[in-house]
Amino acid sequence: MASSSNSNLMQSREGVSQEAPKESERCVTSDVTPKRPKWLPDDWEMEVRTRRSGKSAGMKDRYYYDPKFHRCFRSKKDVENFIQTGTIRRNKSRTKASSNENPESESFDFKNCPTKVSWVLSSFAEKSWTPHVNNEALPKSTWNSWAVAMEDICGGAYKS
DNA sequence: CGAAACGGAGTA
DNA sequence: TACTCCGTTTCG
Repeated sequence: MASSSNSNLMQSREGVSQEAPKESERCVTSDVTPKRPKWLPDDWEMEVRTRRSGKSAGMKDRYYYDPKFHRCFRSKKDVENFIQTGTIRRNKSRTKASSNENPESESFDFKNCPTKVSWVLSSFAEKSWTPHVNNEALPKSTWNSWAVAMEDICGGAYKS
């Protein structure tokens, strides 16, 4: 097992004619994923894919999957973004601008919901309060989703 | 349509 | 310099 990948190193040296096999080269070498970032939640899964084809062959791409919904994320930022704001960063629909959407509707992370928050008056003039957890300000999206979740839980009992 | 991958740019 | 993230594209 685990024979080092030593096969077909360079095929076309001068590369002129002879295009490599047209077969789908989009194959990636399965990596054993020996590395595991500590910033990654214990429940999360990480997958490291090594690019097999193209110019950037050999480049490593990290993919993450959340334990609950098994959604696919491409980067640390994406993961943290999901954990924190709960917003999924999926490509809308290519270069076509969508009319409207509700990304914050179904993105309440119950697991990461803080049990205690401190509301700090961030802007006295505007009377805007911002919830803080562990001395960390929470993004509006986060607690904005609380209302959505609350509404969902209370079954409409919660109203603005 | 969705997922996967390549490519490139930006940043540490 | 190297690594990471994001956008775009292609394949299934």
